[in-house]
Amino acid sequence: MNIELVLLEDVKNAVLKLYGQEINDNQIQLQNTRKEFEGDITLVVFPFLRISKKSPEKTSEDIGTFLKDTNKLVTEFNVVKGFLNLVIAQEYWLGAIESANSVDKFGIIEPTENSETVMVEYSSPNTNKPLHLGHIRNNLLGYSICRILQANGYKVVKTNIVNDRGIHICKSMYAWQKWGEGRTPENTGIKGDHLVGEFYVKFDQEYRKEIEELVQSGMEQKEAEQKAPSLVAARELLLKWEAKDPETVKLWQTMNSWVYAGFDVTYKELGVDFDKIYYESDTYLSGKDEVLRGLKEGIFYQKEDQSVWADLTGDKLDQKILLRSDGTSVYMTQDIGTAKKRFIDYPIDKMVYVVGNEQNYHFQVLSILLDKLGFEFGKGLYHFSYGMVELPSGKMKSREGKVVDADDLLEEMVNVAKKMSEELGKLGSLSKEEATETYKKIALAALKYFMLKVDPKKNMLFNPEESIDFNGNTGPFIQYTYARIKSVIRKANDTGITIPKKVNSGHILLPKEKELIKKIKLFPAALKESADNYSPAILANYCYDLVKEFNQFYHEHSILKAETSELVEFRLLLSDVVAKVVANGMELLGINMPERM
RNA sequence: GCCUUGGUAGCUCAGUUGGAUAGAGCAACUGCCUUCUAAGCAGUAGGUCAUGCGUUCGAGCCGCAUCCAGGGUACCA
Repeated sequence: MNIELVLLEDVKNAVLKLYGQEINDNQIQLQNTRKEFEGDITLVVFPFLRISKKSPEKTSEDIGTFLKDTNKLVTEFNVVKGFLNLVIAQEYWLGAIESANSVDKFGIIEPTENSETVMVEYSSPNTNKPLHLGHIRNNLLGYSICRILQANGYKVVKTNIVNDRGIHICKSMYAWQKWGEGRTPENTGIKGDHLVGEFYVKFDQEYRKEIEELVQSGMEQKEAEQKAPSLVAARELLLKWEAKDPETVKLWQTMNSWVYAGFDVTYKELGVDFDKIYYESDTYLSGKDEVLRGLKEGIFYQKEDQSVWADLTGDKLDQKILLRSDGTSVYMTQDIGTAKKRFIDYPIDKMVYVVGNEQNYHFQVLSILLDKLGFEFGKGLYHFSYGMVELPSGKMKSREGKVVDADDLLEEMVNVAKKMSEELGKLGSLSKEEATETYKKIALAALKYFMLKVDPKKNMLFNPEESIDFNGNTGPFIQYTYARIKSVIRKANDTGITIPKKVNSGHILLPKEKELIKKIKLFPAALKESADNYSPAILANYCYDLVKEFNQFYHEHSILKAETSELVEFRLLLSDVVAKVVANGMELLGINMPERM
């Protein structure tokens, strides 16, 4: 039973009986009473003044009296201006904590046979460079939104589209052919994705040099950009690849396999995974077919140079290229093919793309194109658009090597976590392996929470000079509180105290205890809101809020040394529920909780 | 130019469908480890919620205008 729902009906009744008018749910505003006032739940009565034709105070008084008379859970009320503060009976709060404790995963809804299927695409790397901080944000957001959707009862298919073909990988391939000198991950010891990335950077350096030279010899900048030998060579490779030239395909396979091996390591470290991986090389031809079908059906048009276009001016957008003049496909072409294949492979009710906001326009166009091509799912695509990770110097650029590398950062975080743990000297009782495991958990929590606590749609700043915090509103702080609760429970068990299933109905709640119960009760709502808004940040900040509240409680009142054994048991129960809720919440963010730290 | 997203404390960020005196953390300063884990707690200081007008009983939140910043804008992905 939820008190808000009951009160909702009661208030409707009250207004009907007192003033003879029916009102809608959305006119009723119930909120938690602010701490400085007495009461638990507050009804805002301003919206009823028009109906009551009385002063705010008088209206509040009327409704308050009515509620107190009809609902035995409403024990007292007081009025401050147009705010009606209701005091809810103790037994209600005691029941709430008991029921939160009685279920295994409080607030989490397991998917069933009939649940809707959501496919979430995230990560979507290019195979020409290693992952950087921007990709980390994508992966963490993608993974956790999958978990959050699942916890809200959706069937989720985690998917990844690997952009394994295209001009970008041809650039790395060309650079390797030209300057690679037969270097491989094996003979250099360099992680595969990093090695390939080096050639991508090399390409860009040489390409820029060539442009400069051409411009100095009198060519226009634009023309030079198109005619620089390196780019021409990369284009040729792309044509050869699309023509299935054996040598080119072989090189492509080899270099991609290096990258995949590297990505696997990074994904594993990050703790993300996928149910189904799509490769653009498998889907782009189908996309091309769709575009050609569209051309034949007159949905698209062809220019004299043979390039194929969509005219979207009717949708208040622009002209969009779908096939280059040399017949090769572009990003959009591939996405059409991939989308089609996915809807054949799975019974998808909702398709979510986790992709940066720089591609907002792309997804707007994709949606319209699919719709024009007659795919009914086109209009329903959802672009989960998130902001950039910026450095103090501005945007990250892989080509210029101006990035925070994912692997480097992870390693650095583990080192810092290790150093801090050793300084604090708390992991002495653990074996070396267990301690290392714990450093990793802490480091990952710091990184993940740092990325996820920020509203996804906003750009965020990362300053490499200042390493990510382990104190304050951070993952490790939340882990720490959890570990402390676990420690208390261990101590209790050692002395033979166990956590009860039921609470003593005569227990009188302290203000802090009640505050904790109220916060715990908010978990299901936070979880739902997190899913509805595609924002792990809501869940992250909820976890912090709850843990912060617990810490205050912990410092004001002892648990094991409480006055009576009943009180000890009650507080143990309360602490245990906090730990469980926080662990469940953090798990949905992909953050694991250590038993000790 | 057009489209789009943002602007909250020195810094990084929260801020429930519009609701009571706008909140955390970091940095600074002050206390608290003989007491269940001090990665903590309590406190001090720090705000024209970019600016102006409007809607409303009530605006950080809604509308309009302006300023600033990011992103996109026909053969990169």
